[in-house]
Amino acid sequence: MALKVHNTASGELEEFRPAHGNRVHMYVCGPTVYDFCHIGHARSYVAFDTIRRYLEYKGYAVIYLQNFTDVDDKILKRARETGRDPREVSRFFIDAYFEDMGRLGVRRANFHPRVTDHIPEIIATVRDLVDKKHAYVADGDVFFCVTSMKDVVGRLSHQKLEDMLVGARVEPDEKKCDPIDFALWKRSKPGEPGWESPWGQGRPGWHIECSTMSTLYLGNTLDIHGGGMDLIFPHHESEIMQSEAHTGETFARYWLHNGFINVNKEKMSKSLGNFFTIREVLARYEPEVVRLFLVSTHYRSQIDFADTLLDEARTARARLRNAYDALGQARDSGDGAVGEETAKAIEASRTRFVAGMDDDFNTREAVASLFDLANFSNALLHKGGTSRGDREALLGAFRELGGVLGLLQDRPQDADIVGGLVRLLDEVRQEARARKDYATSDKIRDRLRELGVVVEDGAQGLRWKIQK
RNA sequence: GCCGAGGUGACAGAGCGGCUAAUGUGACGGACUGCAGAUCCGUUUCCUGGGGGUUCGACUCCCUCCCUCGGCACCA
Repeated sequence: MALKVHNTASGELEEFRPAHGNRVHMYVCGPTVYDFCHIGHARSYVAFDTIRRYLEYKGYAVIYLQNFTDVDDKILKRARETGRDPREVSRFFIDAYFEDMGRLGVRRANFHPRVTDHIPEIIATVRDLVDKKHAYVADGDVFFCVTSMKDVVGRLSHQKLEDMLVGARVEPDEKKCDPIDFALWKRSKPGEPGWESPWGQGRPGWHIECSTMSTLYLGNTLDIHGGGMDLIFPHHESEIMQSEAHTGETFARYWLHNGFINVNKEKMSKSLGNFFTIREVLARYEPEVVRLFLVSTHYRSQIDFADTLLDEARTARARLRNAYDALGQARDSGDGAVGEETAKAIEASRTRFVAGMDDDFNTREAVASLFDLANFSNALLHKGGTSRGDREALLGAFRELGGVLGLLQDRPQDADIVGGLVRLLDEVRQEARARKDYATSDKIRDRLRELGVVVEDGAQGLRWKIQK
């Protein structure tokens, strides 16, 4: 089955064919590191992490690149406000980024280049654009001349230049030849950090870093370029203009953009005060709950972020988790054979999973296939008479498919020392129950609960889980 | 104004030119149980925004209208 992806450039589903055989060159716009990441970042990076995982699952060798914008007005502002060095600010929030994303199971990219590590290369790109007359110098600033690449405008946004200017908030700048031109290089104001350049002390504009660094690491043509929907215009169209003016080759073959998060049906924004950092959310919900919540909606759709929906995800996640842990804890025949029904159920889930993911990464469908598997597994355990082979096959399927979504990656709670101790205590408890000494049995259960271990009497024996 | 996404059951949210329209949550009944929890079995609800068209047949394709959300030079 062929993978189809929605390409923003064509507005249609296209069969995915990377340019370099089995290798996929993938670039996703990273954050400007002036603050903690919010749930919108989580949405985007979880989406592209999942896309990357699925491509690898399909057998592609993915080279994944994500930048950090570590020089920017907002970082400078933040540094002034807190009396810190801008480099210190960006380093701090880069660390925070890795910590937060790590908790959400977002794997690191192969490369995380930073703008400040690539100033010479950026200057070289800008100089080339000036040489090729796609850019002009104006009093220490360098601007890209949009009319020199006019046909790129609208390639992603599908809008005509005239139409855009009607509702636009473009700030006039008398140094620009045309108000739609954008800065490649900005002259440093007094007191601001900057780098020496042919045009004097300055720093890169926003868009140029992505063009320069992606080309540097991944070559002139990317297979996948991703980012939030808001970046379609102007950021990504500017990238195309710069890159194609510079290299003369197609910049990216497939453009993927994730949808936004709303909060209680309203746009999330700092001014509305409905802004949540990943940290705030993770203080209330386990990472796997948040990840399940995010992958339960297609990456291009808008997601509404509301407590009722997170609570629902928590319940749903518990159902998956219970099924998974139950497999790890069930008593069975010890026979390594896999039953026919089990093999069939796993194959059905995998087929549904792959068909969904092949259809522009329909993670919702993939999640449904995981629940199919959980339902089968629960029913099988309920009936009793499972074999070790059944359990191992089902656990393997959960790990295989769950792994693509970044779920169910730790072992079921079963075989470690804690598990042994819980089983020992439960034996004592069962003896007490057998002689109807409920005071003792409940005491064991209650004390375990105080320690964060919940024990339950299942039809197939003990079930337990660690619950904070 | 322009561009994009979408309108499916109590809620969230998939799919498909004709099959009982997924999956999760909720509600109800039953099983299991000392209690609790988990689990199982069953039930519950829309025939898919309004109108028109194509078709033997459309929720699914086309047109149109209405509505919602988002973007339009800071933004994932």
